[in-house]
Amino acid sequence: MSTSYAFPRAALTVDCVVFGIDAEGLQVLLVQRELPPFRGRWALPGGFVRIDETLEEAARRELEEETGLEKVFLEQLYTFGALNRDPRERVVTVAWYALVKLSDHRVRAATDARATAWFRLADKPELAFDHDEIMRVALERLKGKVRYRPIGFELLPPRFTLPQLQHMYEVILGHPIDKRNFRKKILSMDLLEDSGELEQNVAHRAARLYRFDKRKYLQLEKAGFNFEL
Amino acid sequence: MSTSYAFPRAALTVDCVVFGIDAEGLQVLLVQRELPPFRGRWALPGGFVRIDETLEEAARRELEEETGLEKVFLEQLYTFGALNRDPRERVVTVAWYALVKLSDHRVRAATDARATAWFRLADKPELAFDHDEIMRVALERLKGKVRYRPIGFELLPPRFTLPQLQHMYEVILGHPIDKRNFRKKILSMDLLEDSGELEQNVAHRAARLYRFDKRKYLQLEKAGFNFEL
DNA sequence: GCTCCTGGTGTACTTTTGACACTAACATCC
DNA sequence: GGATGTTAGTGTCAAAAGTACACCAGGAGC
Repeated sequence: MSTSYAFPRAALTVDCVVFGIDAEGLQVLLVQRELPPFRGRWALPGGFVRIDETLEEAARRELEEETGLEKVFLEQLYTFGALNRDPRERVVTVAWYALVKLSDHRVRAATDARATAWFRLADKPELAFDHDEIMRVALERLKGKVRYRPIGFELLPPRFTLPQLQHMYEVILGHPIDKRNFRKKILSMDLLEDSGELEQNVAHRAARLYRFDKRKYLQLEKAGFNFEL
Repeated sequence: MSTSYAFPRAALTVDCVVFGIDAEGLQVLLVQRELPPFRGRWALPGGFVRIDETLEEAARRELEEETGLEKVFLEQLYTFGALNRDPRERVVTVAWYALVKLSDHRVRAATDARATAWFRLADKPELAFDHDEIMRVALERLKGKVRYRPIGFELLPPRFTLPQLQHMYEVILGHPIDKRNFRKKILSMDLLEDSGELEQNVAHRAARLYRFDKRKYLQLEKAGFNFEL
């Protein structure tokens, strides 16, 4: 089966930059390529957009197929269309970035025999295609967006402590934050709900566990509230 | 001549939301479609991406061909890929937004017999395809971006007065701004250069003409300066 | 029960924001 | 040429937000 067109057409793909966070800092999920070009090199999870699925559907499908991730936070990043970004032919890719709770998706067994792994940003190998460039743009976007939209919660488990939350901001923004000022600010936004419970199994004073109150967030957002940190 | 592929491929297009500003407010440049579908309806300037041009090249080429605009400020907006956004076949479009100095491009004669016209946002007719949606997203982006990046200067002539500048912000942001606070803030950013000259031919006190100092802007941007208004 | 470690709290100072009203300059009309 | 109309241009004060900073609390492990 094949299809022909009056003019040659670029192939259309999606690629996803998947961020996670843990005590070591930001991590990114990569897959190892099984086929040329760049066979054996690490790359962003992604693949061809089918004719009967939307771009977001394609991104979610590829994420699920290649990494097992489902129902993650996903936003469109940018579309990359340099002429020679793929050595085989003209390929335009719509890039997305995803934020996942690392706790949930720790080290997934590679069910389809595809190697997938989390890399600390500093340890990340050189990627296939222009994926290093895509990652750079994704990181920049994440840094920019986290400051004025509470999307960082997508990286944390459903219940988290204020020190964890602060640590996340410090890791993403790349600078330390004053503990007292941070708590004052974040609590004053009224987005956090105290679960009434404490951290378990820590060798020091246990921290309170909070939940992100998405309902309140949506209300406040509608009212034009400013979430700048 | 035709080309065939193992799998059907989406067609790839670019579309541009071109903003201009004058005393009446924000305007958008539209072209009238000559062919079905949506024959006779107004639409965003745009067209197919050729196999040997980048996405930005395609956007600039289409802008030039359809509206005569060259060398405008142009940034990628978002990529739209809903399944039925074009009734003929699957078409994915990479949307861009452009800011132009209306003074330079007032009412261009339609050289290629294509009707092009500026519309005030309020008077805009219902557009072809999903172009109303694209415009909505573009306007939102413009509102967001103008607050923390000095891109609004792209809408003004090379030399402009502070009242003109303030008017531009008021029109885009949709609310009035205090004159004294606005001047204090914008002058303190040190982005404006006093040309030493005054407005001409006005029936009242003439305002000083300023220039946007792009060199200084690039320096400050590199230094991580915050341009929030 | 002492030590180690991290969680949790308040205040004083500085900077930024926001509200607000009058004079200056020029053109036009009488 | 003087009065009128219209927009440009200017400073201060009060409130709010941001920033710097140091100690006690609670639990685990020895």
